[in-house]
Amino acid sequence: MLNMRSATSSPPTDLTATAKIRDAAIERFAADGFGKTSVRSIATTAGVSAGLVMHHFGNKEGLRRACDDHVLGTILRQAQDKGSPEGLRAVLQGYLADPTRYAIDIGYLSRAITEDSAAGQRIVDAIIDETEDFLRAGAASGSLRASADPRALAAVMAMTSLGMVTMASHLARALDCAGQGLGPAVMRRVALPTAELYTHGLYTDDTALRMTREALESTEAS
Amino acid sequence: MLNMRSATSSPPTDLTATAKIRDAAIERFAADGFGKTSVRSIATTAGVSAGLVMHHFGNKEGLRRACDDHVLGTILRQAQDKGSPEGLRAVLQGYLADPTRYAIDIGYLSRAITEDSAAGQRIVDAIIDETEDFLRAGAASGSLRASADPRALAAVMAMTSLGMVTMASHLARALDCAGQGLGPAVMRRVALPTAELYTHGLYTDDTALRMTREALESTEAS
DNA sequence: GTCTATATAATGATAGAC
DNA sequence: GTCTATCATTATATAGAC
Repeated sequence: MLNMRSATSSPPTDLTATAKIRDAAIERFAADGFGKTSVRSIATTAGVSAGLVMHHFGNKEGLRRACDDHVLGTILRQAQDKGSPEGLRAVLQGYLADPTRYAIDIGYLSRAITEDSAAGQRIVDAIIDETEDFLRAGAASGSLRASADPRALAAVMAMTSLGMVTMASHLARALDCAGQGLGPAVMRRVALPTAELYTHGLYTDDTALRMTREALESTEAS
Repeated sequence: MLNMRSATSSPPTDLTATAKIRDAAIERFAADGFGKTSVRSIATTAGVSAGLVMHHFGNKEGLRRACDDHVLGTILRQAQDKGSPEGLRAVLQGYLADPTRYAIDIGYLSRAITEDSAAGQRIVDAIIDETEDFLRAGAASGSLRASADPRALAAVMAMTSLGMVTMASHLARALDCAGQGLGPAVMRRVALPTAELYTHGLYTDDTALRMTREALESTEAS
């Protein structure tokens, strides 16, 4: 598990030292976060000296940028290659469908998002943009209900999916799958309630919706 | 803004040094996270020496525990005082309704959740438990649709709300409210789409729901 | 109770040998 | 390209004066 390769890399043996260090850094950043990870621990994981890490990447921030570029670049490139209008969503769904294989990359993305790095902002923005496109296209084709505010709905939906990733440990614990992270058991358990919610909603009448509308109108002046 | 008191505290002047340090720590932990906050910066914020911080709390971890106990204890006590079956939800909703006043406490909770501390686990578990109770009671009374898995649905709903808190900066940026955090503008913008989603769902037919059911059944053996 | 001074450890980063 | 040795900084934590 510790030596599992990032999904975006080849096996460790035939990698240059630069790539080995970069992959080790991705693994450690994903596990412990950027702040708590020392370049020494990265060097140990990669099987090289700390000095070599600095030699290749200049400083810790340079190493982070290289990791950002590698993980994000690979994902965004895959999304573009698919060419479909929902490429990014498809790629990330593929990642989540095989959580064992892509655990490190998902963990890295999760850290990038919660630590609010530039890479995290880029990926979140891209996800929300694509979700908005998806909502508008669905409304146009009639498969989805038209929303009064597709942008805001896309943002809320993204918070739900990304929340499950960034709070995977909490979700697993609540579902008696502690320690499994966002594994198959959790994904299975969550699939049906989510589909139910997105199909029929939660309320049996529109009282809450009417009350929300009224509350917003009564304070519209602000 | 920097000297704004935590919602759970009195003005700074009439506080003992111990309380001043604790409040300063809550503020700094909320702003920068536990790992990146030094006890020196806390001491400076509190207007005391670093030695005094250690004298009162033993070590940094003891200080964290004191902050956890204070923020969580206050919230859970308020929730119990209300006596209603949804006390905790009401308290947190009150916090979110006045984000300027409670910004520090919300920020502290957000850090506790994303850093997966013991306090964060307790609050998330309590929120999901209460949401599950809310779902079961609503289904029994007929105001909410009965879910096939109320526990999992409660977990998903909690991920949505908590995701908006822990990823407030991303949400605000996506909604052109950058820098405002989870302020009134964002809350207003998000209210209607959420109410729509929870009232009518998203899909116009039950294709997605049927496909999910089939996918789950075909892999049931595992 | 509160402070200053200091011990001790870890970290990011540099210099130079090989 | 890679390593060892080292520096400078910062952090937690302790000791003791007032």
